[in-house]
Amino acid sequence: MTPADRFIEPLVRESTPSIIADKLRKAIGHGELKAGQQLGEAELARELGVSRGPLREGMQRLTQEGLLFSVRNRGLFVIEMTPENVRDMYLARSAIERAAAEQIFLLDPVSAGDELLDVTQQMARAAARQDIATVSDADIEFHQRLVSLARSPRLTRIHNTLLTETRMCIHALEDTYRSSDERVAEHRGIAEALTSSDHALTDQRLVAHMDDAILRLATAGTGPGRLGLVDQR
Amino acid sequence: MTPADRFIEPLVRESTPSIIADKLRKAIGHGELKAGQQLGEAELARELGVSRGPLREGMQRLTQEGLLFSVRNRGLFVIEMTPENVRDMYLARSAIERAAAEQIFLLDPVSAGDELLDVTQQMARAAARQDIATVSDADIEFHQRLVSLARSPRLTRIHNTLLTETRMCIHALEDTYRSSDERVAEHRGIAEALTSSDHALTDQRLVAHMDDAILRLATAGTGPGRLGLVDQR
DNA sequence: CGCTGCTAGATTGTCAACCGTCCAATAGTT
DNA sequence: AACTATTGGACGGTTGACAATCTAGCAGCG
Repeated sequence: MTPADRFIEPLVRESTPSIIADKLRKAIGHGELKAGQQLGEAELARELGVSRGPLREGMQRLTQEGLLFSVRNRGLFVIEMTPENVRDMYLARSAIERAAAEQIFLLDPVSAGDELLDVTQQMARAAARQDIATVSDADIEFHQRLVSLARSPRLTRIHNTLLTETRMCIHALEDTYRSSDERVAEHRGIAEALTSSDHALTDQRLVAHMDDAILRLATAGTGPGRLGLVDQR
Repeated sequence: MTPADRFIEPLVRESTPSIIADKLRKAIGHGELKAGQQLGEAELARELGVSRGPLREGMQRLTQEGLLFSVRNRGLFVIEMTPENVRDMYLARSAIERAAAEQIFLLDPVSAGDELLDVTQQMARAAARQDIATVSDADIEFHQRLVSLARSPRLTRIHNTLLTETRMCIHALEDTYRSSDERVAEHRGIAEALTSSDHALTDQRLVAHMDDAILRLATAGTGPGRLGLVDQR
């Protein structure tokens, strides 16, 4: 982290497919690529200024992660967030995050909780000024941090994948969210359960948090064609 | 599931990268490709009779799954199963399988347990004739079935990835296993906990099963250079 | 009028050849 | 013997081309 690093470090850039995958992930998470939309490889390759090979590899990655689905000889499409899909996603996220929390309790739950409380404070500040986008970012950050605190490469990798899908939902539903304060409180509750070294409470609050998210997304999904939550085409 | 389906269904064959990925997965799971070994793409492409494009896509998939790791401008290598890696893998597997079990309890734990008991019977028959390879297959099958019974696409997908890594370990450790009968009993215990609709017991036995596996693999890893569990090179 | 079958266009899937980059082993020097 | 320069080999990426396949539109027929 010395100043000199800034000059000698950036020589090793990550591979092109990695960059492409990241860009696409962000585009999907931010809703620039909509659910069900097709990704034409010729067009994308031109736009991104790369050839089809690395592009295909990058898209391959997202397909593997479940963000895209492929139809043979037809192309790749952005996954559609059916209510069932949302439920399943949160089921998987719940599995990962609960396991992460359990792992944290074998390490250092108190300092982990403290770190997460920092995030909730950022979230609270953003909520105070009605900056919902930043609240959402902090939301994601909170869960990402939670899992990374378990120091498990696999849990982290799996969770990252799931988070992109979450981002898809959150972004599209930001405005439908209930009170931001409530949202902050829920996260703070989890962090505080950690600092108080109460495993059962942490687990319980995590589960409640997930169930709550499913509920909100499900009711939004039953609305009039909101998102891509109901049948496309 | 009508008989006619058998004639109209199989028209879509899987893509070349899929086939390649499967072949490599099997090769790794069966120990034909050893831990730490490099996969030269030129050579592999020649052997498999495909060009570099699809081959790279297939290998890309395994990299994403964590079975291979890539070193820039050097190539792809089979992951090395360090004791730490094994621990992390079982941590992730535990997270998934426990969540799957919990989900099964919301569906039909009794018939699920019955189905798993069938698998344990196969396992028992193989154990009776000292066919350890088949016991291992049944072991994998048991866990695969367990997760698929939760009917969660994501849990299933994630778990499949982890199982290939498991297969790597199991195959290499088959001969070091303690009594096969004990192994059968452990699995039967889990299945019976399901049929008796005892969630807490199921969870407890699952955790015990995983911890047991870690313990066995860890002690085997401390042996004299067994597997690729200790430092390669 | 509706259905079948064909054709054209577009897109994906695969291959092959080419070059720049980077690592690592080797050879050569001090 | 230790260090440095060279060089070979493999990967990463690009380009271009061709085959396979799907969609859509149109002609022909009952």
